[in-house]
Amino acid sequence: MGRELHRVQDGATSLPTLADVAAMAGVSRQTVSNALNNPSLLRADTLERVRAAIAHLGYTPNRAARNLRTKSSRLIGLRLTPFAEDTANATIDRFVHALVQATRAADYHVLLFDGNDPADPSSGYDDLVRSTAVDAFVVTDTFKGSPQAAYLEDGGVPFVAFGRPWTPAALHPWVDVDGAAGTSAATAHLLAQGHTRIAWIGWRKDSPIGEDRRAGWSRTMHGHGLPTTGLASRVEDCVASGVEAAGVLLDEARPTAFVCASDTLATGVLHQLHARGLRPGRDVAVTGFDDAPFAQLLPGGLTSVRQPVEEVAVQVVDRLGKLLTHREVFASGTLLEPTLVVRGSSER
Amino acid sequence: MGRELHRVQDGATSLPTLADVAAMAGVSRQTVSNALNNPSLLRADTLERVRAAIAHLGYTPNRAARNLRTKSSRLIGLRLTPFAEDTANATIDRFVHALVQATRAADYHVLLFDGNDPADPSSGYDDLVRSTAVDAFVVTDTFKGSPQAAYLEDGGVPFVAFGRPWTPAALHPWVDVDGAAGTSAATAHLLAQGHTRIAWIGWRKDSPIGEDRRAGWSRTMHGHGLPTTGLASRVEDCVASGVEAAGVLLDEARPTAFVCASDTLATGVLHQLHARGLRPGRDVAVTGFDDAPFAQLLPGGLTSVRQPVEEVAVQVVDRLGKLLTHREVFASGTLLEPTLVVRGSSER
DNA sequence: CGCTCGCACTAGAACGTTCCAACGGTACGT
DNA sequence: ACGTACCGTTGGAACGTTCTAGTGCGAGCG
Repeated sequence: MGRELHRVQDGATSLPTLADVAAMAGVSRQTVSNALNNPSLLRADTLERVRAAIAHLGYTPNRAARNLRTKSSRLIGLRLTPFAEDTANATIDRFVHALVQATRAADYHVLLFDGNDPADPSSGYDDLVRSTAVDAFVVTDTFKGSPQAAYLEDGGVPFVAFGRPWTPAALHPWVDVDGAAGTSAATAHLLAQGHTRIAWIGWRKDSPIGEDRRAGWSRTMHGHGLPTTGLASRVEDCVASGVEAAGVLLDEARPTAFVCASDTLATGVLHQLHARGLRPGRDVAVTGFDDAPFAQLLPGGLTSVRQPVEEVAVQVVDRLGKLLTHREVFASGTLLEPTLVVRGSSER
Repeated sequence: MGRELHRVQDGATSLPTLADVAAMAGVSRQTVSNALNNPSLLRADTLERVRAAIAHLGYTPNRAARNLRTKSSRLIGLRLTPFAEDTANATIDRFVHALVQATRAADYHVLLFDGNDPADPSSGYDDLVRSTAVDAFVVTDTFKGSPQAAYLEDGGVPFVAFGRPWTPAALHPWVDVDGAAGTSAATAHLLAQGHTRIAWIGWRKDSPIGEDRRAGWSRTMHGHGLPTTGLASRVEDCVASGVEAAGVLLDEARPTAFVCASDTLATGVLHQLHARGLRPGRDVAVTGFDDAPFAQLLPGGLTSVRQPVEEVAVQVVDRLGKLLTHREVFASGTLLEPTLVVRGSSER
């Protein structure tokens, strides 16, 4: 009832408009508009009448018209890069799901666009915002020197970053996860298990995220009076690199545990252990980062640092809302704590 | 150059409109509109002049206004259910990435919305289409009796399904992957490896997708004159079920190989083998379905059937385009072939 | 009583685009 | 020479909403 489409004479279907509702309720269009957007302005009986008409006609406001008039689309843009097959990184996918959930509560929707051309950071962003297709962006790839962030800041485009601004002069809101705290928790966990020679396998030095995560390990080691010299390796983020780095470290430094900057690298370590007949957890402990789905699916399981992406998404949307309503650009950030999920790869 | 925003007197920024371009080029608004949408209507020199003005002003058409006038948004809606942690299923995520790529070429964008309330199939869909927020939908979850598909068909909402219509009377375009062909290939591969006692672990009988995949296995077994009695198990799609089913089958039917309806179930089998000290590939072969990222990350690797989601996305968008331009609703479908990715879990 | 104030509501304009009907001009056929 | 057709272009209307400036009316106050 009331959900039927309004039929016009030639059999084609068309949707009811504000004017239709207004006519039925015996009020002006503006009053109907107010009933939807500022109900408190109406007298109780009028509101009731308008609402009855809306329900009876099955009226839904036309987004295009509303967008045109208000110059906003209630759409948040997110650039999605092609699926990375060879890494275990599912964080972006978890984040997409979480963002969809979080935006719903704020009556926003997520618009995905293509990030195929990393050479041109403005590609995609520019057209979308200039055509009023989206109100703002969520930027997730601030790590690679973040050309997007700088570009968007220059253009005055509203956005919130998932990831800290690693350039000093950046002035935008951001939400991030404390990677150092995560690796620190992993290291402390291994220390509690009795390990003292704990190695690090991370990314190359030009990755600020990698250096952050590394800092958690080294800080905690030093905090316990343990040396880190010769126990660290910095490689590409792929399984093969993890295998190789683990091999070198096992031969030269004889660690009894590995803290890794990613699940992908941790997977490489597990492969190396497998090849040498060493048992994960019992002989050598391993921890990863990101808690990819397969971390819990591996036989025994992989201990990993889990990012609270749901909370990140909620915070991002919250900041986005403030940014878009108050029009204040305040460059504050929030740092969230990850949690360590302990599984078989780090317990005897 | 030409990418600056047009500044108005009070310092606020506003974007150039068709009228601005028309004034600069010395033509009417309609001519500028034609220059963008029907360039062939213009004389060469006029077109040149208009294009120069567009470039100089950095003009981008306003989507909201265009959407309002044309009653279309060039947005495709996709309902995204919450992230499933405990299964290995990354197919939906791969598909999202692929769809973003595919829609780009057709100048569409993907709008994600929430699928939190499975009880009400119309939840979300209805508002989006009635408010002209999206032109059409891609429906991915046709498997559970697909209430969405029926609802959308009744409402005359354009959509294309990723997945066959399992109800006989369905009349909508669809694209799907031939699951039976995939399990058939897996079974044939195991037969070629010398296995004859090949077990099946699949889903409960009420899943048409599961029955389809199962048919590929049984068809191929029978085609080689091999019995299937006692070699099949139907369980929930989770790791624990896979472990249990593999245990029961190993005890009672003594298979030397397992074909599974999902990577999740295959993972369960691997766990069972691990617990019994049996080596995947050498002692007992295992194949999965969906080629989740961890299939290639596992030590040795998991042989799996890979769905060509990129091709699915392209086909879906193609059909969507036809549906939206020609307005013809022809209920034809396309069945694509999956490929078997052979890894260590099925080779000695 | 007259004035102001606030309440509930209204009429018209505006947002920026595309659709529609029509324009003047040239080329063609009869 | 005249009607017809087409080409390139134009001005005005329309899409459905919200913004702006107001209207009528009753209450409060000197």
